[in-house]
Amino acid sequence: MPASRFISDKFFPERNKRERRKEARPGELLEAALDLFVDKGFAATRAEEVAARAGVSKGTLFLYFPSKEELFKAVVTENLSGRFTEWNAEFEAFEGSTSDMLRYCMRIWWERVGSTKASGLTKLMLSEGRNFPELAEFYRQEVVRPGHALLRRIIRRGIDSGEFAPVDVDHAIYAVIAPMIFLMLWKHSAMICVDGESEIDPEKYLAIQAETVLHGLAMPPKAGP
Amino acid sequence: MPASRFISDKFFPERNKRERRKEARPGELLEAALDLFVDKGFAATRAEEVAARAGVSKGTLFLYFPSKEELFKAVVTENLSGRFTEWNAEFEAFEGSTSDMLRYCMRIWWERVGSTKASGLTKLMLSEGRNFPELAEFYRQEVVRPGHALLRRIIRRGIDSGEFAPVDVDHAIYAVIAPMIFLMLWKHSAMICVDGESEIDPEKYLAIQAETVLHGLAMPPKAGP
Amino acid sequence: MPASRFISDKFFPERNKRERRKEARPGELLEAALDLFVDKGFAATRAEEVAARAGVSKGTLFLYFPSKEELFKAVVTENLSGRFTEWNAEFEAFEGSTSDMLRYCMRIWWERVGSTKASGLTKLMLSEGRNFPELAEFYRQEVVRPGHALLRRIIRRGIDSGEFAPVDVDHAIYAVIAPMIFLMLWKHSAMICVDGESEIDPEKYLAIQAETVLHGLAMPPKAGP
Amino acid sequence: MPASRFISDKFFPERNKRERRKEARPGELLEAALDLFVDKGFAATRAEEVAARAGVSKGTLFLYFPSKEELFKAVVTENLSGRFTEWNAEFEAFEGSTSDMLRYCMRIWWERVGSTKASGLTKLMLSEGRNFPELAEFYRQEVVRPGHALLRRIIRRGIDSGEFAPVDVDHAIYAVIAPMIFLMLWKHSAMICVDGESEIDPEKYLAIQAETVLHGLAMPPKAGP
DNA sequence: CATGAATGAGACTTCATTCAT
DNA sequence: AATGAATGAAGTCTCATTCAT
Repeated sequence: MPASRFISDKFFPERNKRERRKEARPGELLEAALDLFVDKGFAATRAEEVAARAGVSKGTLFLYFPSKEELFKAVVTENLSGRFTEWNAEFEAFEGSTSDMLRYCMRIWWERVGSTKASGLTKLMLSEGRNFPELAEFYRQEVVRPGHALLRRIIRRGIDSGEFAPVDVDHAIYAVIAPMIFLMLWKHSAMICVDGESEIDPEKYLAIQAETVLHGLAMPPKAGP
Repeated sequence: MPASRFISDKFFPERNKRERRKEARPGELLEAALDLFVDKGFAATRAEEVAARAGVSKGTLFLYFPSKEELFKAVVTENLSGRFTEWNAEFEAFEGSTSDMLRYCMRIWWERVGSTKASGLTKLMLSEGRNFPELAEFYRQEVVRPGHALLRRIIRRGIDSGEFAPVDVDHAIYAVIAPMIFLMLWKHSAMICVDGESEIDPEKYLAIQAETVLHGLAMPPKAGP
Repeated sequence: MPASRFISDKFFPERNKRERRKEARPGELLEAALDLFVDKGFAATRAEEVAARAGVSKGTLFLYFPSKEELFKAVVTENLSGRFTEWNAEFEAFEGSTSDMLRYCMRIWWERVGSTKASGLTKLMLSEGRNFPELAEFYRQEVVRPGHALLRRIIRRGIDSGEFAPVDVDHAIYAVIAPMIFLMLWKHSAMICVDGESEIDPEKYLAIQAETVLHGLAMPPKAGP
Repeated sequence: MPASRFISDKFFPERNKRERRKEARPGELLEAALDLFVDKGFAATRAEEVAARAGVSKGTLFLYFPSKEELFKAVVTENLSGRFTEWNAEFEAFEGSTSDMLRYCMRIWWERVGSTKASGLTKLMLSEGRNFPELAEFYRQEVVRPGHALLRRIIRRGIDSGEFAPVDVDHAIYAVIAPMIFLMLWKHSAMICVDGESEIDPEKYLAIQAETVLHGLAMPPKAGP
């Protein structure tokens, strides 16, 4: 990069606006799309609105993403599926009891997904999956399946180490997932809350649920869900 | 039923059939609407399809319900809000411990709502509520508020009787609701389930969750939601 | 049909307008579509324009024909493919020399197709076929193939009866078709004509071409177009 | 070519390559445009595709040709109208009978135009002319008019020399043109051909048609077009 | 000169709702 | 009361053309 670049940057700070924008566009569009998809759902989000929020015209959106469906897939990849490699590695490297691992898992999930806009994507797929089979299939492959696989490995680790009872692994997965899904809905649906009812403290809620699940998974007596 | 009805039955059986159908119309439409709303969501359900399933023409639907939104409200009233008077009475008359009352409450909810198509309406509102504010408000007033009120009275009964610890009532409500909501989603979303994973047994799942909640509400030590 | 119908027809002649229109609609739309397709081509004809010319709105067109392509197919069926059964029967029943049959065939083709708007459909497919493969395939199946089959049978009849030389039948078909295609283009393309050049007399032109072809098909000396 | 060119060739070979490409640009674009126009038609050919095939960017295309229409005109000039001066000269210098001249004319047309991509332009104008009146007018002026003029002079030469009967010259022109147009359509439309029908031999077809036309033009009895 | 990001008019199609019959 | 033909706003996507870099 020549020095002249910096010079012109100084005197004509707008000079590379277009150039910079070009690289930033997909990201800006993905963020706008995430916001709107989460807010209004897939079908109810108009392509033009996404473009407008990203500060571009209708046409520009289709310059980067060939269709609304592909835009959605890109949003999912960007915000959810792209992270599984990182998480898998993290849990591969985890040292400590599987109970701690599960507690950590649920806490970290809330931190990195549940509490963010990304969790709205899951709510969206729960709602509209049936109307957009291709998106549903994509989401299942890219998010649900890896997620379940990760949890399954954790549960199995606990069983193999003798820490957990030899429960039905799939049932255990649902027991872990259920409170997470509830939290997402609670976060993304004004529906559940009424009037001036007091708020949920998600971290605390999850912590309690974690203990409940672990109680059900505990070795000695009888096994849970 | 007036005597004239029987007379017409005898002498004008043809005329009467029509009459009966006429009176049955709204009910048939409501049932068709419930099916389709639950299956495809509110926005994605086409008015014509509802009419077709009820065996009438598009125009007839709008003869009985002035708009798709009013149709939806009628479906909600018919299937959910209309039942609260009955439930309130039932719990008013309940004799026994509040723990049993809560267990009974969750079990009976599954029997009468959770396991039926009606539960799809809740899922629907969770998903599409934001796009149809008027429907959301209606649902909140007609279903969420009475439901929360009922639960609140149960929890308070337990606290007042010294059976439950003096917990935050609203938090306790969420603890009860959460597994119900999860079950509804599990029932109405292919999304959550993957491949050949084993099924959940809803009754068992609810029973376990009930015990967990009751454990959290128990008197002695200290309680969390 | 009750007498009251006629009475109301007298006093309220507009009464059955809607009813009558309902039955006439498809036909009116097909005619409007034929006009516009022939005039502007398939791609350049806007659905709304077809509707407007038929005196209805955009939506109404799609009430009768699910897509622009299906509309086009219906136009082809109505104006071309539907007629082959009639023509086949006519030639089955033809008595006389095959030479006369061929002369008659070309003359009748001009009368019933070539000189009508329907011939514009052929011109259209020649132009746009490549851009709309499904339409092209449909047209080939429904028009080109039956047309060639009919001609092939005529030529073969002549050969079998010893009236024609045993020429290559397919070549002969092209020799018959060529002037017809030229006439269609001449009719539908302002392109070919220039300034004040005198007009072609299609009937005469075809008659001469028919003799030329028959000369080429004649038995004795050497054969083939 | 100025001497400076050679100097730059030696000392700035890099710079020169660019220069050469620069000069070649329009030609490359015209060739790409010819290919695509002939293949897909005028309306269906996208400007970006032309640019891509020529190895330049969309912007560059509009640098050389102010619009798609102007590009098309340039293609026509390059491939058709530009050649008439050469042809006129050739026929001016022709020595021999007018019959031979006409035979030669049709043969040479096939060699130099009919069998090349350029003939696709005629088919294109026949098809899309009506949708692009300015192009149609241009084509008429630049191609049709000179072409007809050339043929008219040939026919007239034959009549003046007593070789041909005093037929209607314009009719005679159509008789000559018709088989040429048919051949172009046959070459550029999959439409006309069906299944495995045997091919046409264009040279032979034209030769036969030439004799037919000449027969019609012959002096003695009475003539038709 | 060359690029390619950006635009926006315009095309097809859907569907809640109206209304003449 | 019942019908179903008709409407038209709205949504997705395309592509010739422009212009900052």
